[in-house]
Amino acid sequence: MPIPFDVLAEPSRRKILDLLLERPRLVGELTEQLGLSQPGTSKHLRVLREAGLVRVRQDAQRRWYELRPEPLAELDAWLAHYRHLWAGSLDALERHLDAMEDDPR
Amino acid sequence: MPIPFDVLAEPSRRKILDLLLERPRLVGELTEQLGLSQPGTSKHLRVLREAGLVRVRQDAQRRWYELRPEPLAELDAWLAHYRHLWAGSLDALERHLDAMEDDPR
DNA sequence: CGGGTACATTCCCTTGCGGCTATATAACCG
DNA sequence: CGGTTATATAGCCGCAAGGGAATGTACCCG
Repeated sequence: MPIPFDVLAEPSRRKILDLLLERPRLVGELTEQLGLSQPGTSKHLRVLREAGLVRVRQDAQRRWYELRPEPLAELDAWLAHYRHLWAGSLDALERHLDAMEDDPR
Repeated sequence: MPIPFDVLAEPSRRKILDLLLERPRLVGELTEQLGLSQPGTSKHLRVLREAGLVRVRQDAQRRWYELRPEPLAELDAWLAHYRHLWAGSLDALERHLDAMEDDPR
């Protein structure tokens, strides 16, 4: 699963993630918060689903959307290559933690 | 300066950042590596410049492009809000480090 | 089974972006 | 100064993506 940069490039989709960070939400709730049409919201949710950033739990006619952080973890891993450029004095610690990730025990 | 998600959404631009991670480069060099036209490369470089992700050092007719990691650091800060979702056992350590960032001494 | 609710899908329109070609700009060299 | 090198800008085209209205689908309730 590639890092979904293009999916995150959309402000409404990032706002959805921010809202789901607090708690799972229904589509209607998200629609209201976003100020979009319901179909518009559903479309974004589909993109987020296909990128693995959210998952759905069905409850009768309702759909609870919740966060799936895995793709964000991959983004984090990508960022790690650059992190030494600004992390400064924490470098050594971070290299140690990165090594642990590769070979945890 | 907002986080340049849309700028990073473009594969060629991410490749430019990857190339600049090794060392500063000339436009011609980047053009060759990307397999784009020279104007195409310049256009991407302009976008990266305006997003603060690269800076230019002029040397006669040549322009050395180099990385400016600040916007990536902001992206890292955004990601931090989500990091506890996958970091698991390292939570406590990270919260400690985050606190240090806010109030280093 | 009929109507209502909650959401997804389809269709259409418009805009923005990435790509290229052609051209401008600027600096070096002989 | 004239030509060449290195890069930027302008102009144009095609496509994909976001937005809304209309419609489809699935489930509940009486």
